[in-house]
Amino acid sequence: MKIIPEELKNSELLSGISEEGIAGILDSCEARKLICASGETVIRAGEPADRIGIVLSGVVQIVRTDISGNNSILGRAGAGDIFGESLAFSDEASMPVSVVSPVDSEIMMLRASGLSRGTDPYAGGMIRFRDNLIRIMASKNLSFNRKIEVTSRRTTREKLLAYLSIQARDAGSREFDIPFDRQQLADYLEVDRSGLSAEIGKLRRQGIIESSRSHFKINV
Amino acid sequence: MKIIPEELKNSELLSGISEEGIAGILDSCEARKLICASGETVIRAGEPADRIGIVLSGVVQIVRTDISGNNSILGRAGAGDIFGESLAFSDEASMPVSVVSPVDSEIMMLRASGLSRGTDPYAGGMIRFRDNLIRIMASKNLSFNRKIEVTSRRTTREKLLAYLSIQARDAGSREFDIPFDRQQLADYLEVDRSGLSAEIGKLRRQGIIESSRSHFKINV
DNA sequence: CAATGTATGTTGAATATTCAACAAAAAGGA
DNA sequence: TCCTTTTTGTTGAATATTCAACATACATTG
Repeated sequence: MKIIPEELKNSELLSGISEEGIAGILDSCEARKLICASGETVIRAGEPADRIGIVLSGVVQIVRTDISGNNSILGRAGAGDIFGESLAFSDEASMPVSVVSPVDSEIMMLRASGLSRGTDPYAGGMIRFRDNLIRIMASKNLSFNRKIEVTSRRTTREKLLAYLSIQARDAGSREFDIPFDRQQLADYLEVDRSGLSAEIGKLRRQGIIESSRSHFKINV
Repeated sequence: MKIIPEELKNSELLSGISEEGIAGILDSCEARKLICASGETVIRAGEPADRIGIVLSGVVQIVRTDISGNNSILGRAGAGDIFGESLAFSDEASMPVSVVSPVDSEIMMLRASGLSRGTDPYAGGMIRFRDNLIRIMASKNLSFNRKIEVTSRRTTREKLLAYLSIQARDAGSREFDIPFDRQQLADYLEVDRSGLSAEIGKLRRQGIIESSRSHFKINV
């Protein structure tokens, strides 16, 4: 059996698991070790989102870069921390964020799908319950990500457009209803309600959207 | 055996688990059903954070109310969704947010600590691995919450002070180092770097903080 | 230690937001 | 339907932010 790196045994994710257990998990998850130089981008937005990363040494930052090039640091993972788990365990296909290593780092990547293998008995539903919970927490985490993606814009207009385009994408249509009234939407976007109303009116006059109350339509 | 409500069997958390399995989980988690009237506050900020809620019918909203009375809707959970799991599975003692039911709702509350009972074998580390992952995802979710708590403030000054007071609390001291340089802090707070520097200077001149680079001290 | 590059601080003009107050429209009840 | 309440839209003044440009301080390396 291969030697298990000390850092891995000490990681929170694998703590309390026997060497045999860890070896089995690493094997079925096709574990692969990455060496990252300072400043290197470990994972680029758009790449497949099916793996969890365990930081063995160093640090990685989770970064969202918008089309204008503005960076927003969504989080960081130091030695022993993991990243990518929300995306790997939800049904997201590709990374909406990038992972960069601001210092030299060592990272172990695990394929998330490898986990479900060999867990048949589901004794008393305890494993299934946990898998359900993990999936739910993953997608909830993503919804936080979405909120941050929206609220991290600097202007009411940008926040509103970001929110509406996400809603349209989720609805699969340029025409959709939102689950908020004006005040709730303003609370969600973290902006002033009257300013939000004004901005909606402006977008409407500019022909960019059509709307009535909670019903919206985005024109191209 | 008690009848398992249909909504519970259909909930994502308990899907794919046999009736016996569900009954066992409900029993060991001291499941209790709540009936909530429209507008009712289900859980108030400050209450113990040791239970997961499953929404059987209706909707609940997760709300943070700051000292000035401004509301920020952090999320919502509809029928079949769960809430409170991040707090229940992290080591947070009390709820930092409130849960309100804007419509009539039925909710099943489960005690999170009940889960760990009767799962001794830890076959191949698979259960332990999942419990580790759940704990990690829970605390990561909380860090998103913290970022939102900070970035949802409307002014640079408020964001900065909210961030610094959280850092001070985490450090357990009024004096501490932050893990960001100015540009990174500005990215995290979602504000302009020069405006951030200006605000730090102003707080310094007003005697509210002392600081040098990444080292800060909050004066009362 | 000097030179260079990077990080931080400062400023003023342009722009955007918030706030308060009110108008208009829609919803709900009697 | 009429009246009341709630929601949404509109406006202008006060305030805050962003942006760009530059000054200063700090760090690094040769």
